[in-house]
Amino acid sequence: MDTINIVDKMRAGLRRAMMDSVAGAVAAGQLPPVKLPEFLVEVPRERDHGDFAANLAMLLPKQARMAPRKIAELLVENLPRQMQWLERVEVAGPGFINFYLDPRWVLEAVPLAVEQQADYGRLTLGEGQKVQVEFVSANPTGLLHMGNARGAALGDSIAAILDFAGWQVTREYYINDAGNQIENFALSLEARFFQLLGRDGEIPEGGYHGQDVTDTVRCFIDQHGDSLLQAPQRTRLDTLARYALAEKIGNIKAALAEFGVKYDVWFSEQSLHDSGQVDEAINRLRERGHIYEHEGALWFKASAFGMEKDEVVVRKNGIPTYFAADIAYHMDKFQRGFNWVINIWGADHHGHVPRMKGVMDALGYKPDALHVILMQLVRLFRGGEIVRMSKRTGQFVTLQELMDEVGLDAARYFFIMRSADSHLDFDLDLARTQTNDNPVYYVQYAHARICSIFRQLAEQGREKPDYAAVNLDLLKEETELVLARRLADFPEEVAMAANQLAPHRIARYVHEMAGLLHSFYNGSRVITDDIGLSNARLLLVEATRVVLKNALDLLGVRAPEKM
RNA sequence: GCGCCUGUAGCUCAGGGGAUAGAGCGCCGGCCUCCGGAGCCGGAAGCGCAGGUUCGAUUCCUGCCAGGCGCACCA
Repeated sequence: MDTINIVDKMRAGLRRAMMDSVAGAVAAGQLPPVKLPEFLVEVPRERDHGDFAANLAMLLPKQARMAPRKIAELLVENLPRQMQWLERVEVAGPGFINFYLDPRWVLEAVPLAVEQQADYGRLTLGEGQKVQVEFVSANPTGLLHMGNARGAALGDSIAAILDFAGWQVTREYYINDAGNQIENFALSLEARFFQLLGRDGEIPEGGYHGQDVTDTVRCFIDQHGDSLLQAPQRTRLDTLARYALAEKIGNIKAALAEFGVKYDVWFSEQSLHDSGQVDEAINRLRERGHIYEHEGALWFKASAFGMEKDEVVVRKNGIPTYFAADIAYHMDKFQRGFNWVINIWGADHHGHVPRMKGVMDALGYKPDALHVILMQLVRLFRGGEIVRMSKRTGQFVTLQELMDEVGLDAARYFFIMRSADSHLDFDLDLARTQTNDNPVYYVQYAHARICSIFRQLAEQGREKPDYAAVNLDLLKEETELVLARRLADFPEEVAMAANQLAPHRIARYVHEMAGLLHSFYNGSRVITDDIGLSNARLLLVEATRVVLKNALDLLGVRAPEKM
């Protein structure tokens, strides 16, 4: 089901022609025998430099002992006489060979997009290999904040792109429902529990002060009364924690579902402790000689894997660290058969990356199979001012509030339009505006506009043309050909976004496509009395609609038919 | 102090070993008897600093400067 890539096909043809040309020049004695270097046939930045350009001649001077421009001329001379669509070839600059094509060469992509619809741009690049994308994985002790929201948008889009590019993708959320912070959470709940029932209670050091904790406990009391006052402390803590976690996880799932993110797996950290996998992981490291005891704790010899210092895996008190559970978790991922594992973490966790890679190495896995995407933090702006956030005091904007304020589409688009390693300034005012200032509306408007053309067509009592019978040669306007040219690029844009795990490339691409559509629309009428031309243009805008839709799908942004 | 990320137009950001570095916003100037003006067209304006590698560096390497984030028997 791999989409035929028109652009790539042309590039490959020109590449072959270049290689034949070298062979021809050598055979004719014009060039000495040379070893063919790795050369490029690429799309030049400047339109004046042709549709494609080859740098081969500039890589040969040393071998051929000739000036690059001279080599370029010889190669041009030896090109096949007849090549489809090729109008002329020129030597330019320091020795580029520029190919100028009949602009109609790309029109083939137009009916292709219309035929393939939702599959246009789908690739087999991933060859069906299993990849796991783990993202958000926020502590289930609170609500999702802006950092988590960015992770959600990025992770879901990366997963969608990899899926579209031919990988078998699993979206996964790791629930940190064990360990210290859960104990702390429980103690905080207990303190609120006592306070609400008129007793003394104090939030522990590093505990949870947020209003939401109090709200949760109040709900608990409404449902279950105060009988827990008499229970042993352990029972009280466990009961409150279990209740609160269920509620928090429920909220997280609901918010993510509303955000359009569907996970395949919700993985519990506690399950790793319960199943003995944490012990198993430590034992495996111990068998391999990477564990030692020191001052009552168990240490992983991270320094043997390039780290500055070793890491504790089991504390003096016998409780495994978060790191230990994470080792077991990653072992489990590979045991489940993923040959590629992608984690999306906030930049504040970057110190954990080398440790995790080191441990993969120690366990006998390839460190490269683990790919950590670090995303920089988000700053919110409202009215030109930074919105300060602090989890400690419970002052933060949640994902839910964000969606309520700016809507799902703007939120997702804004998180994705910047690369992950760029610090993101999120302008709430801009995200909320419904004007052309707002890029997400600009793009959606293009889609709605195309749909509107077809509604208009129906109102005039006309039918959609039989696309197979359309004569695309009637498309001669610059705006039409440029639009078609970029439509043809979609499969490659998908491939690049997948290879670089960079959804922002798709965001920029779709924005550009919208702009090209608007330019075309402004200069040319689609529906006119000239049926042949109308049909050709209808096919072109339908192809554009397909690409806008498919690209927006990859971003998790809706493509409305009306706005 | 050590490590990671980032310094590109007034602002927010793309790009990337090549031939004239892009977009949006903002600013200036134009375009509606016509399919959605939530649109289009044009203009001014930029690669933090210094070395190095290369035929060629904004891109790669080193150093420096600036901002962000880390450096727990937290996660």
